[in-house]
Amino acid sequence: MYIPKKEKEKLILEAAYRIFSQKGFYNTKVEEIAEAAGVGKGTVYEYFSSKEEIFEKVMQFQVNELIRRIKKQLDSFTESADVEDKISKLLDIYLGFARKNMWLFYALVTEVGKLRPDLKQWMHTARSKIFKIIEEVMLEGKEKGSIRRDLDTQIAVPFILGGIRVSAETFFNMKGNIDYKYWKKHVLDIVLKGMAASTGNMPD
Amino acid sequence: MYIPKKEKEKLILEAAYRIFSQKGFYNTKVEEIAEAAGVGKGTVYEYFSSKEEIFEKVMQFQVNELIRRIKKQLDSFTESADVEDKISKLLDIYLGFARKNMWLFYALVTEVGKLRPDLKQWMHTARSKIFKIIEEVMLEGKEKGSIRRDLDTQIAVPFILGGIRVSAETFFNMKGNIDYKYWKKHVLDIVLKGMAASTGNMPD
Amino acid sequence: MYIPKKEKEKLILEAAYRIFSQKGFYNTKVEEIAEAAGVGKGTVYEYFSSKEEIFEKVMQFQVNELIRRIKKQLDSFTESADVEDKISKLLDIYLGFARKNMWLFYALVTEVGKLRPDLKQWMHTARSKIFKIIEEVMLEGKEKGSIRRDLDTQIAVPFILGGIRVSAETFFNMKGNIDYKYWKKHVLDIVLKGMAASTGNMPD
Amino acid sequence: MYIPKKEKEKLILEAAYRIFSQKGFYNTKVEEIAEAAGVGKGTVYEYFSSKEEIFEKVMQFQVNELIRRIKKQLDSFTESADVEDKISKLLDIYLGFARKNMWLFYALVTEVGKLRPDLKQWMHTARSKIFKIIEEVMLEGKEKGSIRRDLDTQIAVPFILGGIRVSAETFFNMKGNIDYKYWKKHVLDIVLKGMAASTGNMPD
DNA sequence: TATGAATGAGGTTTCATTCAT
DNA sequence: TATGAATGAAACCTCATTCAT
Repeated sequence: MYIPKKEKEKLILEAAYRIFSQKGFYNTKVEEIAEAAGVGKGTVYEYFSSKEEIFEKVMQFQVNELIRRIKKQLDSFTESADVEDKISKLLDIYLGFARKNMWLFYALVTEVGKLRPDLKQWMHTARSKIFKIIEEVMLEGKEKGSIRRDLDTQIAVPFILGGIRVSAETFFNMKGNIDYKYWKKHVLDIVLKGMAASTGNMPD
Repeated sequence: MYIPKKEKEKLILEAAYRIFSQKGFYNTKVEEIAEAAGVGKGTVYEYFSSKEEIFEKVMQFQVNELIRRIKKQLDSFTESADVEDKISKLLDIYLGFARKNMWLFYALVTEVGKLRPDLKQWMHTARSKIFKIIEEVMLEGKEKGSIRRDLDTQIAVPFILGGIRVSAETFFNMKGNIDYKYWKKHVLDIVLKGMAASTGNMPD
Repeated sequence: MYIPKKEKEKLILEAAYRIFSQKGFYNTKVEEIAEAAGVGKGTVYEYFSSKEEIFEKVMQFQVNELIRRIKKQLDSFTESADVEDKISKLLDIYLGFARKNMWLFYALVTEVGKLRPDLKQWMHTARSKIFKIIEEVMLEGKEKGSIRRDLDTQIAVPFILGGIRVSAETFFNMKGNIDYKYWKKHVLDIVLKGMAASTGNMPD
Repeated sequence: MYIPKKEKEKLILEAAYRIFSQKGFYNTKVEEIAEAAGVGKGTVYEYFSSKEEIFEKVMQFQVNELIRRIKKQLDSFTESADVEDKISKLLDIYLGFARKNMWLFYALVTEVGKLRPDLKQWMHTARSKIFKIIEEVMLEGKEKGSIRRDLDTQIAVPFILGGIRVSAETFFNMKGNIDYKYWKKHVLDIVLKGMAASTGNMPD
């Protein structure tokens, strides 16, 4: 059975992704990746020069995929679409990503010291890109009047993304069978309305 | 110079904490811990049976410390203290913890599969404990009327804690020199009032 | 472009020779040889059964070439040619060979344990052949009276060849820009007259 | 059985020396060295950071040993000692070294490209040192009138050392049972008197 | 009790050789 | 015949843990 070159690289990356997700970087052996990809150990090294490189490529692929999905989603909205709707959709996408890639976020934290400097730079850029896209939506909301004028979006964006990530992690990992719609409705409520009762925050 | 047994154990744990924080679990060598603690490599094994055990003890100590601090802080409030004030103080404490213990969160994710089951249980319990304490404050807020009645605190607590952690990480790591007061004011605003303009949310 | 079989084999051998010369046996990868020869890695194995076989063939070719050149040179002399002249020319040839094939001498030493026994035998024979040819010249010198009668040619031949090899290596590697004529004149002086002053060595 | 630290390092170096001598650098496995030294594989790495470092240390030790022996020998001569006698003794020492360290000479040739630059420098210096010492003897001979005035010692020294090395290698390896005294007498004859018959070389 | 030298299982990586196309 | 992708044995090296002192 012949498998084209590009195809096999993808096969290995997908296998690596699965195992990294389950076990993290250090507990994943290259041999396991090979096995899961259905190739020999040596073959892995035909496509990647080291375990670290596999890790980097997997990471880059996932992050690019996230950006692609977010952009695609935003493109599908009409000009007049509701900002809250947009945010709601973005949360869906981000959540899906975050739940699958918990390991990646944390790997970045602990690995960051050993990563090649250009990868560090790449990550920084990617992160900024994502934040920027979401910030854009919020700024649009500010203009349209649905988002508070005095909101510092540079604080708000990571706050919300982080909140979603952790809340979801807790909620779904711990209870497992919770109602997603219920969870999202409440999260959106917090995000938009906050926790306080009748804050009566008026436009400045 | 004689050093009592308990003292030396603490010395090792503190050293381990410092190194784990900087390098993560896998990039920390037992020898480094010993060195940083000023004891011999063999001595470490007089006090702990394995590197994993050191990790567990460090983790437990940190988490217990967090709980202790939170409780202490709450105890210091008078009966009539403002809920927003309480939350504000809790955020301070949690933030301090989160910024120092990023690696711990990660380790939990990747290590969790290899950890002794009772430790997993312990972690779960500790987490619940922290959430419960903070939930308590929110429930108090609900009763006093400063927190929305329809807030699902089980969703809100991890959301907020996660938001704080990530927002802070982004903000301080990336900009470094940002004004903490400014950051906290805005975070509290988001937490309490949400992002939406004039939500005018009325008590049910 | 069609390349006849024999031609391609030669292409590979020449490439192998170049790379072996530069990097030695162990630091040369079969892939490099293939690349340098302009053929595919698999193709190399169509012509040779192993890396060792390539090595053997290269070695045999070089040694045969050396013998061929020496013989050709000697054949070009007239009957009455001066022995010292002959020796001088042989030194030129041997030096050229030695400087290019340092690696080969080494490989022989370290590889000898792993070489096929018949190759070992072959090497022994080839070596003897070279020695014999040069010995012949010396014996001719003895008869003609220009070489000492009591010279043990079996000792002298390797001595001189070794001396040339190492002296040249030192001289040219280290100083690089030395005058070849000067060097040879002095070497010939040592070879013929020795180091001693006015030894006045008389025929026994 | 306790073995002091320095002792064990020596044990490993000696074992490494034996195996390198027999098999060369590349065919020697670290595990073999460990085994031959009677220690565990990991122990080797307690004393040396890599196989290359072992090689370097072995080489340095041998070369230093050679220098030490030569110096010691020369120191033992009286002021009025015969130059020919000195040379004769030096040949003994050098020969003993060369026969045992064939692999080392050649390893230097092929390895030289991969060696750490400071080692290369070290080798260069060591080589010069040895040459210088022997040159010294020859210069002394020139002054005393027993060595030709027009001898270029910079050419002669490597020539003679190389000649000895290779001649001995051939002679003893191939015939094995040859008479050492006989061999040396003839070598000295070549070195001092040259091959030519009654050259009658007069001082210029 | 305290130590650090010794250990070897276990991991990563290389590369000669095979084999399907 | 020619190729180069695939392979896995074999080598190097690390480091948690043991153990003799």
